[in-house]
Amino acid sequence: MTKYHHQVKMLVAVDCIIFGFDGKNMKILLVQRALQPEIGNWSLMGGFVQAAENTEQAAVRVLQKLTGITNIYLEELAVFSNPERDPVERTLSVAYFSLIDINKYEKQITNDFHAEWFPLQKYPRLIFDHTEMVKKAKGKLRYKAAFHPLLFELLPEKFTLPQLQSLYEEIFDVEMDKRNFSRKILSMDFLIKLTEKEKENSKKGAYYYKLDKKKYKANFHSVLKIIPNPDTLYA
Amino acid sequence: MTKYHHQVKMLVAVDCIIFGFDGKNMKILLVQRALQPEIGNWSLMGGFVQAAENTEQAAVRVLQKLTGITNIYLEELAVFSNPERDPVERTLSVAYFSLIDINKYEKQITNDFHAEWFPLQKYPRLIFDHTEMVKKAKGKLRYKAAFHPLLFELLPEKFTLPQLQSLYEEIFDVEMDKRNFSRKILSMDFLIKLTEKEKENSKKGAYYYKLDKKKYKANFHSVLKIIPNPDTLYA
DNA sequence: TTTTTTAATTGTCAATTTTACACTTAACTT
DNA sequence: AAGTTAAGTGTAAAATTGACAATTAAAAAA
Repeated sequence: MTKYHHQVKMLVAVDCIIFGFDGKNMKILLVQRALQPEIGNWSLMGGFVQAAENTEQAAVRVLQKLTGITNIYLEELAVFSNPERDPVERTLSVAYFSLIDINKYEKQITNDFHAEWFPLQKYPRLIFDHTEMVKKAKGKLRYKAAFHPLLFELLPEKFTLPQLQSLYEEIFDVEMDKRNFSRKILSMDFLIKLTEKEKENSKKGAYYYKLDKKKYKANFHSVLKIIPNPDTLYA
Repeated sequence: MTKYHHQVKMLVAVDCIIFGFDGKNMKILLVQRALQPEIGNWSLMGGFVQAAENTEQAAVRVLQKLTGITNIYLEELAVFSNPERDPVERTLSVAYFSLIDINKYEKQITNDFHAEWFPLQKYPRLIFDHTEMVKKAKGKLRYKAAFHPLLFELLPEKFTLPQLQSLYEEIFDVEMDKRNFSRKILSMDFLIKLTEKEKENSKKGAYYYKLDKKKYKANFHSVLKIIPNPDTLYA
């Protein structure tokens, strides 16, 4: 069959913005680039798309290789395709944003990549257009989290309402009333209260909750106004 | 500088899902493919990304060539990258969805492309994975239009509230109360009531409105619950 | 053992938003 | 002049949201 002639061919890469939450601050996982140019500089974790895979499969592969985690929450963010974005060769990159439970991250696996968690508030200069990717991912995370319960992906299996609230407060940079917060969250009706308590952070201890996975998945797309005035969010 | 070796290079295309509204029904603009394979079959309008442009610029160019319109509402939808999606050569496609005022569309320009508007409810088999693209675009349109005032992009400069309401009812397949609808829409505070009336559809005539462009752009990202129960929406 | 300290838990009322619902009006047609 | 058609408009009940503070559990200190 005739090929398409005289058209530009490009390398296609994926880059992953990996968010984590350490209980206090939002983090992103960065790696030190292993190849020229910009070798040794901080970068998003990425890789080239191979012959037998699509971009999402490539992102899953790359994430698994870096973090040791399968079943990562993963969402396509955007395509970055400026002709000059990679000085070596024309390379289109599909950026994915992913949320992981920072505790599941296995450091030993990643030593190969010189990976490190940085505060989302303060991270180093990144190669190419990766800073732009991070900014866009941050915007999308805020937007989506304002309506959909995806932040659970950042927490361990068992978590407390105060922990969850801290996460929302960190991401949206607001203080929330805990009575209203718990009412709103519990009205979603997919949290299961456990009998066990978390005792690290208070004398009284806070009850652990876990997700009712079935209900969580079933209602994931339902729209809940978790954050009061989301006017200033990215769309 | 050393090149990246042994990596797959691909063609990169853009495909545009072009939505229009004829006052009654949602339409998509399709073209008859001009090259092999699948020559003559219905397809989204698309084209290959050129050396000096990024994917968005390619989409703008393609849309301009087909419709004669510049300044089209355009949004990245998703990447389609299955290895076998184009049988000729590995081709990644970035799908964009675009909203146009169907009246601005200049048919003569497009005769070259054998373009035709089809009802979104009933359109022909499309090449490759284009049907999947349309479905995804439809989902995203519904999702976004439930919160943001983007449907104005489908209407002419002057439009009436009943026309606008018909559009919402068509897209969400619901009937809405006109009192509640106009209250909600006018509370957005970026419609300007004109003195002129539209008299085609009723004896009394309906007042035309136009957008206050400044306020419209300023508040575009603000979140307004236009549709009651958007639970069943795609996210 | 008692008191103190700390953070978790829980409820109510006011304000706002949303929903349900029906009559009047303008202008053309008969 | 009467009839027809769709546009335009208001109000009350219900649901949701936002503001606000006292009580409780459990460890630590006295």
